[in-house]
Amino acid sequence: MGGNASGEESDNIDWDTEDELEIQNFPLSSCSTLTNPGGEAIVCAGEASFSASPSHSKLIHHFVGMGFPEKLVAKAIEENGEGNTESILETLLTYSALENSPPQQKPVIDSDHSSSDYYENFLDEISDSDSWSEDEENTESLSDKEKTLLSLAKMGYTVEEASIAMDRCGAYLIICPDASIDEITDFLCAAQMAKAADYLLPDDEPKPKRKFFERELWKRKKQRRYEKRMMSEDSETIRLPKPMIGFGVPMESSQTFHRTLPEAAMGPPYFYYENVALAPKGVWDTIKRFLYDVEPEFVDSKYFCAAARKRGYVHNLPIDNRFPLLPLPPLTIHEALPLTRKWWPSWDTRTKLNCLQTCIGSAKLTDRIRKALEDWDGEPPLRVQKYVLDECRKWNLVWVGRNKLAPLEADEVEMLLGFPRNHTRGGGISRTDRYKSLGNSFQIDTVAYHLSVLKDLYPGGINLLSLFSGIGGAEVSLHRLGIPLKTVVSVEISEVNRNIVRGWWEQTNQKGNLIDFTDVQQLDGDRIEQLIHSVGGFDLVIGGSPCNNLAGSNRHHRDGLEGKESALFYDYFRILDLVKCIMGRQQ
DNA sequence: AGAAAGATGAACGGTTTG
DNA sequence: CAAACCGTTCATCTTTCT
Repeated sequence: MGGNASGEESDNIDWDTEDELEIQNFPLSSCSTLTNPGGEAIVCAGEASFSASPSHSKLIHHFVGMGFPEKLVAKAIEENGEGNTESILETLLTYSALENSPPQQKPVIDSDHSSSDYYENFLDEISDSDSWSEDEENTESLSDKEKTLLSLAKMGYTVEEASIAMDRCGAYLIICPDASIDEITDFLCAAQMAKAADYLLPDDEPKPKRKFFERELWKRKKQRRYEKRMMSEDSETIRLPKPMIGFGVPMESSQTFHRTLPEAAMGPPYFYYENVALAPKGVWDTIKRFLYDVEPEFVDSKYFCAAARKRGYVHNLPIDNRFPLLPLPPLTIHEALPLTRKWWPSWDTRTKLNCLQTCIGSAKLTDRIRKALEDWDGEPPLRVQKYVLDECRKWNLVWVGRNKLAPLEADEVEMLLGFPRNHTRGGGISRTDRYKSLGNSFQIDTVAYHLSVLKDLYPGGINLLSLFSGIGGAEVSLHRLGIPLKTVVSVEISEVNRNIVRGWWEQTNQKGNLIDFTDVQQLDGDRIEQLIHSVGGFDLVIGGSPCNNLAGSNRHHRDGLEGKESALFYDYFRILDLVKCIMGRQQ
């Protein structure tokens, strides 16, 4: 905000006014319709907590979130009416200019997020370099620089990266503390690229580096202008295809698909991102926008195995000449679990299981159902059938005896997802953790089908950067495809999951090198650069970031992409973008 | 034995889509 | 309106540590 008054800075970098406005308007336009929470979320991370408010107060919160005092916002809305957000913004900007003070940014982290790891880590880190009281209410007194750092840290940039870029950004960020997180991320990437260029260029030539840096920044701004234009022309949100077969599945449809990738999306490296298809509105639009405007491929794994799994995949892989893993897994419940056939009543017409989740049905529930069924000798009345079937679908119950239902065993889940038997067994993992790890994983046959095109491209094997690896779905998929794994850099926060992958790595006699990290925050620019240099570049950057705050089963914190866990998507983007930037310069 | 940490069981709606 | 959904929280039981 207040960018119009910052002419003094234009001697360094040509911030043209058009871009200033478009960046301000971008989240605004999506917010004014109140249909795209993803857009506004980039600017104010705490927005989700206001989602229940009526539209008027939501509008107020939106502008307060942008940094304007609440009184001024109320006044501006009164003057302009609720409908015209653009003129409200203009009025607010006029107020700010008159007062000759930059708007106060709302603290990015609200009380709901005060316990998040980011928050605590970040506060730890800035307290090293600056005076900091432990009183949380003092967030209000953070300097603009600290607030911007906080925003960037929330997005997954390390404090070091953000701080370096901000130092280079200089006064611009002080004048515009909150208006343009987008712009700052552009700046960060340009800075990272310039840093990568530093790496290649001799040190005694400072001028070309600066030119390079400015050119990168300009390219980024141009891309965003393009994105803006596309959004305003075609503002309809992403729809899920029906049938959900993406760019094709093995058996179904002999139809051939074609697509042309945006320039910015093309590899190397290839990338592959996964998350739940049924996310809150706007989430996939945001993901698509960050991942170089690549159209997500929505696929239901029920076309690959006996269980449904509706997922979206954003990737820049070729889509011709895919092939499935062999042998083809059982496609129906009866084939997958033959022992249930004997007890399966004719009125239970399910042929596919629903999505395999992290929790299983309780014994109390199956017992209640059994008692309800025992009242009837032959077929129960429709009412009872409906009750039983609803519970069966909700909890993925299968018939294991007369009137007797049970949740799937962990090894059955393993099989359905395409993992080797006992993949998650042993190593001291508890039964509940096993279900949890499996429920959070890829479906191997589905992912392998998409990755199969890599086999011809990399006969000698690939270097893999695997983020949020979990129990190693990506690694197992590639291995089962017969694609050798040269070096795998894997990031996974759960110790039991890391142990599972390490165990599998040894069991399968991998020839390559497995390097694991605990936290994506460890992968900052320097570390990535060092890894790329020592490994010789990554061929594939793969990852499914946490879905906790996106998934429909979450009754408490379905906060969208800004939720505590799901915000790690921004780390996927950050790291992918770093890899692209660094590798792009080495070619 | 008692505390502390870990594992299990059970109950808990709402959003989105067609 | 139906149908589906990579989940969280709390109480209680179990195991491990001191």
